[in-house]
Amino acid sequence: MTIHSHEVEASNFIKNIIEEDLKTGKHQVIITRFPPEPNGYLHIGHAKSICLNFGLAKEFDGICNLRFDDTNPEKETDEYVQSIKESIKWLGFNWDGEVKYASDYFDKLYEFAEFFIKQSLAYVCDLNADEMREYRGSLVTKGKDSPYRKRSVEENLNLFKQMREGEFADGAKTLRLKIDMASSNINLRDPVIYRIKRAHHIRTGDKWCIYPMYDYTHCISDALENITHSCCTLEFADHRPLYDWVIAHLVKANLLTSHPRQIEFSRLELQYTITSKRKLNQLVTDNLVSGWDDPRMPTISGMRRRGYNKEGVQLFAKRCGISKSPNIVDVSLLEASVREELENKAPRIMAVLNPLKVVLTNFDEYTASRSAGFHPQHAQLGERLVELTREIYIERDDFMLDPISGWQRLTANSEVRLRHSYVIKCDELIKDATGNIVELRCSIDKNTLGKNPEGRKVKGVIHWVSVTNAIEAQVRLYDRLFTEAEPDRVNGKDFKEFINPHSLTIVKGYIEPVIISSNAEDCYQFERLGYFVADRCDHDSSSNKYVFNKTVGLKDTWKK
RNA sequence: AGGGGAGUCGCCAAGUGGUAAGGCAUCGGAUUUUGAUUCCGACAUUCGCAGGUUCGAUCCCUGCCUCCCCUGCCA
Repeated sequence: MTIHSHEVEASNFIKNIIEEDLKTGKHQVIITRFPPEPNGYLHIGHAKSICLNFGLAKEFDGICNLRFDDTNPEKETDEYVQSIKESIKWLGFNWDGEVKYASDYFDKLYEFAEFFIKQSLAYVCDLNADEMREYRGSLVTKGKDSPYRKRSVEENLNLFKQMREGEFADGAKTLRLKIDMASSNINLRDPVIYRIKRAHHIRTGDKWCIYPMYDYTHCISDALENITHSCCTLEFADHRPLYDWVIAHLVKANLLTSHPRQIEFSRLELQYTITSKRKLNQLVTDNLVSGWDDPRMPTISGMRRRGYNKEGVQLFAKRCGISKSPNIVDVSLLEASVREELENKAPRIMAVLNPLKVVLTNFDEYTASRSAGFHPQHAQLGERLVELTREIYIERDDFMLDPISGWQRLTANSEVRLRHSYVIKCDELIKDATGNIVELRCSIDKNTLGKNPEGRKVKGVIHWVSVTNAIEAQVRLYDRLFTEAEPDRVNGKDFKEFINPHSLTIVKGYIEPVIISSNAEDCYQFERLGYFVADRCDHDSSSNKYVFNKTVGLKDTWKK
């Protein structure tokens, strides 16, 4: 947890509302909720919402529920329920009491539907989908009343009962609220609140063949849970009048005691990625990624596998803020947050991903090795011996035959510091038949272990690894999944056209032997390369399987 | 065109009748056996545009412009 004193947490309009409600005594305690539909994995946008809802409860000493909005059995699975729970817990939040499900309220919802029928505020409609669309009107034209709108209470009660009992085919009838077909708000043009759908439900099995719709279910579920502040994204603002309409009638009839307040905020958009469950699902089903937890996915499980830690994701959410304005956040904000939370925790070790062999020609039995700290600022992370051997690998990128100006790494006849070891000088280049440099012959300045050379300054420091004792590992280098900052907003093109062909590169890496005892999800900084994490699924040091994912590179301010 | 929402630095985002917080990014400079970190410093005479009210407006009023969402028996 990094809370910088200079980084004042911005207030936001939702907090202002809550503070006011607490101050005026409208509420003694606030209750929020995170209400996912279990039809996919949670992504970065949900992470923002989770941090908001659970964060609000934490900050104001309130309560936050987890409630699955499971009203559409055709799309919902238990796999998704499990993954969602796991993602929330991993992010560091705990819901209050038992997990709730909208389906817990199906009986109540049915009862209330009968109430609306009895009030003559709901009716069974026989219009099919096409007809209903036609009767609904358009954005600019009013709708017209359904011919079934005037059915008697008795008939409606009976028909609704028969709907529940399976007397009618799927889609043959719906139960609709009787509001206003002429409303300029289409959500108020007699919205359907129950449809017939013979689908197996993850919780209620085959008990029901009619299922309530979101608009009807969500507000009632909120009220039943005494939610005080129901935060959702902007596209639901148009639904608020319906939310309030349903609740107000039920409260007036004493069937409900609380009237939650729906508050909308803008959803998070992140550059070079997509946050649409439907589209993410497409990437998975089309095998364009390895799964929902592919490290390139903006899903919580993907970010976790990528090595993003929960503190980093939380910091990111905090820095994004909450507002109602459209926003497309820079990836640099996410990456900076993740780096910042890894900086003080990740042990530093050395790894070479693109090796160039170096032979230390004057290496002998008196050549010493040093013990090096795992972190330059935090000695408590411990240290290990970094053993120098006659043959080492350095990064190919750290040698340049014709160095560009400002180059401070290795070049012919120049010196460089081997991190945690001696200063070496490149004396000779070995080339293969085609002229490629395949090896460097260097000499050690034996008077430079743990001290600066005398009479000159060697600025460059490069990382290296021993040829004889480095451990080979598979290293997966990740880049952004899309080549386009807004892949789903390019005129008439499918977002899949912009998948970055280089978003995954797999290389063989040579890493310090300390990783033989590493566990899955251990994070390291490979010095000068970036942060890496032992893959959650494939890394298994007990069977000598070393697999690391690149989490994020180090900041690189060197301008070439 | 009807309804809803939004326009404050490259990206987020506070503020609100009294003269523009903060973060990310960027650019300088110091320290550094990671060109990392850390540390200092710079970075909106201006708040979509045009009028008006006012001693004074990003904030109030009027008009305009731009963007997003809404016509599932999805959520």
